[in-house]
Amino acid sequence: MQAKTERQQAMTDVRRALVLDAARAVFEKLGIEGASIREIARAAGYTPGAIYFYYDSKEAIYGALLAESLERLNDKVAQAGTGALDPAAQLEAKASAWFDFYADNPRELDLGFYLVQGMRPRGLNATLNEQLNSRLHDALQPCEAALQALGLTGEAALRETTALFAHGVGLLLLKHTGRIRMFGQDATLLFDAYVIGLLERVRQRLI
Amino acid sequence: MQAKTERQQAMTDVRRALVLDAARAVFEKLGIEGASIREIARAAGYTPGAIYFYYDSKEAIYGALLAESLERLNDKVAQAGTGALDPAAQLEAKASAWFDFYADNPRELDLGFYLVQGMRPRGLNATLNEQLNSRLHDALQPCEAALQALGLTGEAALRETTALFAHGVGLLLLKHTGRIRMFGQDATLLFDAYVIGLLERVRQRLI
Amino acid sequence: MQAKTERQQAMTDVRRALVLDAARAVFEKLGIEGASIREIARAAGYTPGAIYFYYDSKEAIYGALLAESLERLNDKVAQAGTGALDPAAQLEAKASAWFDFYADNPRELDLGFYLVQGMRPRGLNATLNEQLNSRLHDALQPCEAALQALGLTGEAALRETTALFAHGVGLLLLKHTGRIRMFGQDATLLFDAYVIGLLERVRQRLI
Amino acid sequence: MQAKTERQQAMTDVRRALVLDAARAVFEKLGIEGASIREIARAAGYTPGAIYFYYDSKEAIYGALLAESLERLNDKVAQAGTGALDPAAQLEAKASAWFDFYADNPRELDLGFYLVQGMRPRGLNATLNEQLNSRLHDALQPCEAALQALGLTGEAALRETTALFAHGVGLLLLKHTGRIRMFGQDATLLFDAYVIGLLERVRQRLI
DNA sequence: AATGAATGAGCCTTCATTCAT
DNA sequence: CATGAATGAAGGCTCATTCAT
Repeated sequence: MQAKTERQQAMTDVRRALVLDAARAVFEKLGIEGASIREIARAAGYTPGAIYFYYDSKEAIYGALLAESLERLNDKVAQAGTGALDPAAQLEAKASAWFDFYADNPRELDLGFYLVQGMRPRGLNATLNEQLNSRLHDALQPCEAALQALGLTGEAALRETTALFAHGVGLLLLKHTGRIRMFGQDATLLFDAYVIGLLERVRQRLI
Repeated sequence: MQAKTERQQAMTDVRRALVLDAARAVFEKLGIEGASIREIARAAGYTPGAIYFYYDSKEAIYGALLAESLERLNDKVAQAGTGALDPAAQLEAKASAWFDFYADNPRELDLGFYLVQGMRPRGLNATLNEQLNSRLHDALQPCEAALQALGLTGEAALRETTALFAHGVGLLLLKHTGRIRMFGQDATLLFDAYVIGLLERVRQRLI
Repeated sequence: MQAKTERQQAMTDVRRALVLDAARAVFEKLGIEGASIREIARAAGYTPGAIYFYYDSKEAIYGALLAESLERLNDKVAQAGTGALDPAAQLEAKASAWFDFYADNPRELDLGFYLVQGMRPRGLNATLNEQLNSRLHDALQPCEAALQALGLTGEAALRETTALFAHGVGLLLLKHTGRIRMFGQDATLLFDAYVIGLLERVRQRLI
Repeated sequence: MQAKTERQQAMTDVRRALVLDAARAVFEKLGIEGASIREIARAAGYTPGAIYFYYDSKEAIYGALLAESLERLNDKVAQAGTGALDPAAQLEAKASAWFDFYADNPRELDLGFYLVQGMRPRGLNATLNEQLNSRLHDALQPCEAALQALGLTGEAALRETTALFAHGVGLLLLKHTGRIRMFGQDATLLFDAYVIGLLERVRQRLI
């Protein structure tokens, strides 16, 4: 029994990523209900049993999927508004970045918020949960920083970031569940309006 | 063929309600994934087959649950702010009514928004879906009316109601998924602040 | 508790017949698989429990249905060829009568031959079974008599009647299962040809 | 992904055959109504779920059972009368072969003719159905060929084969349902007599 | 590293039947 | 005479997971 060579480890990582890709594809196509281990294995070109070599359980896959989704979100946010100099433009760019990320990929929102009941309590242990929370926070940090740069106290910036986040999430939910049609409104327009209103209030020292 | 006496009908209704109560209890305790017919029957003190005497399918139960939840929501909203005379107080009372309803009963939000993927398309036929949408709209109508009474155009009132709704829903989601703790914020406080801010903007003719 | 008046008994009989009519209708429309007590009750305008007042079990209904079917068969056979004087014409008329009866009502054949596995052993007790056998024999008796009138011994007539019956049944089965299409043949034509051939053999003293 | 070794494939096939054997045994003992997946699994020493590893559905098992039955029938027919030189002896041998096959295995007849209503339309897709029809035809082809060899036109041979088949099937049905006892006749004797009569008619150019 | 085989628990639903009222 | 209520058993099928090979 020899230790695993670097090369072997690298191969394992590649295959693990392949399984995750398959899981994401299945998840996107069939939703959480259709995303069985069978289906994921099929998409990955494996038999169901093989999946357990890479992930301990279905929920571990879910956790990894979520973690990876948050990385991509952070990438998107990091890339956004790099050219913008003033904080206001920064805020708009960063906020739009995460909003659009979820607007374009509804399933990632499901993932990101544990919307799926059955998944909530199990599987995601406290440590992982905190890591994920932290990465989500990271994605919002640029907005918070921009608000501080615009003159808000740390406390106020955090509060407004939370509210901004909630507003976006609410709109996304209304959008994805089709409820927003009931009001004849458009989620993106409303989100942009909220950001503009927020900047206006900041400018007028109302916050 | 004898006609069903009123008394018999009443008892049937009671039992049907009992099944629905059991379903709600199971749903609250186990989430939608654990809410099997078996479990609902067990909670109601029945064998699984008996459930079908009262509801045609699992999804019919889901629909009834949702319908009933919306009725209670509307009741709450109708009762709120009955003493308030000015529209601003009306808005605050009505908005708080529905927000608190969901803040107090997390699972009703799941129910109300079809957060559960698997349930979305099936079972809820178009007619029922429209009815439910309509009842949800009813619960928000008082807010919309109050905004109009405060001077907003119909269009603006609708837009702001949508935004208000989204804001609340977002906060509720953050609250129920525990994500709001990450920000060290309180959902209810933030919601109240949003309502106050909204009234302020209305007063200043910013909308 | 008074004895049942004649009138009451008559009413009961009428209702029992009504249930049987419903059963036949259901049986014809849905086949043996769909013919549940529920469905029969629905067709009869009763609740399932009421059925058991008239029949002890589902299989009792089946037995009654079969008995009644055989009565109708015998009626048809009795009416056939009443004008025919010579035995040959008699044979043709009587044989066609029962063949056509089943050709026109495929389900009665199922009924008549216990084609349905699940029903075979239970329900039909020996006495009833013998009665039914006897009535079936009755329907064939005219053919047997005609053959004897044509000069066959009792033994030969019985043998030929059996063969005739088997031939018809086989053709009916091929017809009802669609297998006859495979041969591009027509069941009725073949049956008629068989009868003619039989008469020919009788005439030529080949039997 | 390693390829399945021949040995592994062979073992899988053996187990699949084992399941089919179990299914046949259950089918023979309990009839089609009692032939549940649970029961088949029990007979095969499996849990119900395991059955689905070998067959996609209950009806797939039914189809396989039928296909295999027809193969055995064809084997029997192919082996019969190999020593016989003249067409008349061929006809007798081949006809007896298939008649005896079903006389000895009543349930195979049920299977072969879709006697069971519930099974007819579903599961057996058109392609399979045609294959099965074709194999059934194959079993009768030698009889048809013998008749042609005896001088019948193609058309007449087909007609007589159909009639022969129907006659046999009818007798088998009378035998298996016990109805033939009512006439005090023996199915095999009658069948043989029919074949002899057929040959006689052919010889005398009556057909 | 991966397969093929299998488990056991669970899913929703249907059914014939019983029985108090 | 008939209902409404309920049972208990069974139906086909799917699933996450385990494990010898």
